Amino acid sequence: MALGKDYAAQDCSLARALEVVGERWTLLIVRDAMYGVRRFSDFLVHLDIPRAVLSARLQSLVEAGVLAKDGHDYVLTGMGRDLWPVVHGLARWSEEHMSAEPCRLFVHIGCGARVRPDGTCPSCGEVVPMEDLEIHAGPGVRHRDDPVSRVLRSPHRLLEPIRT
Amino acid sequence: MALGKDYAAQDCSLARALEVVGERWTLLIVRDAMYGVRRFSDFLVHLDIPRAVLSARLQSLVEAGVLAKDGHDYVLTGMGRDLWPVVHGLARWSEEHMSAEPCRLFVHIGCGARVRPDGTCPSCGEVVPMEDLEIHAGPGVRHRDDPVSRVLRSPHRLLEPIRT
DNA sequence: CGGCTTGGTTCGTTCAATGAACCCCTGCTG
DNA sequence: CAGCAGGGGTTCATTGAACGAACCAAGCCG
Repeated sequence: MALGKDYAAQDCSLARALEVVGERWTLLIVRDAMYGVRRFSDFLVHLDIPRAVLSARLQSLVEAGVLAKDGHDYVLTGMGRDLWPVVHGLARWSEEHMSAEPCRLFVHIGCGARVRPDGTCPSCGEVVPMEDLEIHAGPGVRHRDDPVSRVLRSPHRLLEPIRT
Repeated sequence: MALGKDYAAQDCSLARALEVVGERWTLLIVRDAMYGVRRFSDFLVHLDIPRAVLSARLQSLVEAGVLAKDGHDYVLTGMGRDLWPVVHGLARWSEEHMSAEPCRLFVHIGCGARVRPDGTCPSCGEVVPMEDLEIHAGPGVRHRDDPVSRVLRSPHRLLEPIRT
């Protein structure tokens, strides 16, 4: 994000986090990676972002250690996966406070219950690791017509690579 | 944040959340409000942000319902307070993954224990509401020398208005 | 009434985002 | 093997946002 040129605001862990994931598009890229997107062209078509910006963001995420480059795939690292509570929390926050229908539901595989905003399962009570979550289209989903959006509308596990 | 002019990326609650709190500075303003900052001039001196930008951000946060204007004070609404898990989660995420000493510790009043990254108290096990948290200076704190930073270094409850 | 503080707005400059065009490598395909 | 298509980018001119210094206005304070 480059908070000014200097790092005056860095008297705070939050500011350091925002240096990495606080820029425009960055958290949406991370979210797509959680949904299983891995290829440059898939991010491109799904996010509708300028190529130059996508390239820059992917590079800085790799540098920061949030993504790792494996051939032509960008894969979430442990550090990146640990952003799940934040991404999920923000999404649920907007649903609760901006009277929006959820577009995606996250369901605990096995229990079959939608996880709560804090990431716990209302059925088993445990915090569900993202590997055990399945993504479903919610009532508020918009029908974008690119191949990636179409694939993301069918249920699949988080982190599982999509194939377009 | 204005994700493009259109809202193509809005097939997602996360994108809507970022429209409100995703712009540069915005989450830092919210964090300061959680620490008890309420006055324009206090945000200004603590964040070291251009006046015009601060003015614009405060206005858009009020419009969005995250802050409410009470005379010359900007106060967090319920919607704003509900961002606490996200703000705390992001801060802890950066501490864990960017080998940074915490600058601020959040301690459950009564239990006296530092809360875990997920917001639960290791002593009583409950999720601690932010009203019951006390902010302490951590080992990584930088000694900025504005009046607001000085006040924030002494322990006090979250949300409790600071007086400079 | 004059000056000081608080809470902003205005405006010229600088810097980053945008989007279209271009480039390079790989794998077909006629 | 020449040509061509597609994936994965980079380059570059244009636009819009951030910056920061200067200015404005309302409210106290002596």
